[in-house]
Amino acid sequence: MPDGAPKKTSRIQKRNRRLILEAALDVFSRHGYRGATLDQIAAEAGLSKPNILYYFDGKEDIHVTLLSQLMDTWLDPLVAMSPAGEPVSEILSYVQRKLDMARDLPRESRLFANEILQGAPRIAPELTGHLKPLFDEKCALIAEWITQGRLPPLDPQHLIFSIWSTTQHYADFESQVRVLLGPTEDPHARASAHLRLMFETMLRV
Amino acid sequence: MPDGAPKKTSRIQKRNRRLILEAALDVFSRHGYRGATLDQIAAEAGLSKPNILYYFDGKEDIHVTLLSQLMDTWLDPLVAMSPAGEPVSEILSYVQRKLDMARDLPRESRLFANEILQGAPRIAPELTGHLKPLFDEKCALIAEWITQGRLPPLDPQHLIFSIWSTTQHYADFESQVRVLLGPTEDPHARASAHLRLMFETMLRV
DNA sequence: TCGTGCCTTTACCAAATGGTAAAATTTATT
DNA sequence: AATAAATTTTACCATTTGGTAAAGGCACGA
Repeated sequence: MPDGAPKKTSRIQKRNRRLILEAALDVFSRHGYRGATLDQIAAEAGLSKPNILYYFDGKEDIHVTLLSQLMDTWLDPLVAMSPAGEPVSEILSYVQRKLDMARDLPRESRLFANEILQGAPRIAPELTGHLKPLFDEKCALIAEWITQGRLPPLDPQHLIFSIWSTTQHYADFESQVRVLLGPTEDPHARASAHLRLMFETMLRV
Repeated sequence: MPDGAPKKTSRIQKRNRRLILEAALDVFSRHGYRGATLDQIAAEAGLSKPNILYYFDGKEDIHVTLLSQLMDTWLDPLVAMSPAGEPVSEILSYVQRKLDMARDLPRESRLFANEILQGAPRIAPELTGHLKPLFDEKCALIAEWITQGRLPPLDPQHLIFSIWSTTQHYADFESQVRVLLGPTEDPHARASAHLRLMFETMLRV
């Protein structure tokens, strides 16, 4: 037994909470917070609406739980950017990981995009509490690299913004990208090559 | 009298439709399509809900009208990219105009972002009808410039995506940007300098 | 000034939606 | 098996929301 409260979550409880969060990720990312309904989530989870409300305190509780839980996964690539590595390859690897995430976890990307677009009403604490410190830390790291002459003088904050926006674009604006590219073979590879070229060019002294 | 139907729009009609669309832009861009309510729009327009429905056929009609009407303004900077100009400065001017628009018309940016995020359910025809041809035309122009050796070999489609994403980021993710930058003086100038540096670097042969 | 047509308001409505109470059922424990 | 606890279902409810009907007000030309 871990700590104070004894084994609180049963096997069935764990399974159903997972089912609900999985369904909620799908629905919230497709329709946004207000556009999503408990009935949709219930249907997609294969449970009844009251049953869902047995596991969560309400719609907002599901949404906040989802966002908080995914925050770690979402920030993983940035966490992985290490002072031990070589600056250019560290940043290029970061770009690549972010782009891969846009391809592999588009729902997560759209979930966050939706939330930020609406002014981050339910995730603001997470932003200042988790994201901001990490962002500041990595900006300081890049600034340090610049000071050491290992990177050209550029704006760390806006560099990171550029990485976020260019990579997440492929998930968040996927419907537009699809219309504009038409039936291209392997758009992900093309995007990857383009972004590598772009950031490599600007990072070489 | 212009054509077939005689003077159909009265002075009061023009004023009220404008009031409604202005209010709708505000509300839709803040809450998304489903998050917005006719009551909110009515309140912000200073009209009653039934009165609004006297001028528009319904919520969707307002939304579609808004999107279609703003499409031209939105695409203006891209239209302005001219074969007559010098490639690098044409593209850099385009970046600058897009960034200025993100600052001056953030509601329009968020309106489109919301719509695309939801899969462009109500604007798909406009995408294929207006945006796609323009996009293809400008990609061909950039490709032509590359062929002429006036630009380094890069991917026209993904270059435009990069311009869109980096500039619109400042409008669409404004709440996040504000949290992360803190009270910086003139973030727009910093963003402008960074993007100019970034794109200029990659465009110089 | 009188009426005709444009505009606005009042009073509604049906459907959708987040949520609850409590009975019924299943699962786990002894 | 018996019983207590956890889980699920059934039957609701209040509010919100997009939308409508129809009466009332108002402007403007004859």
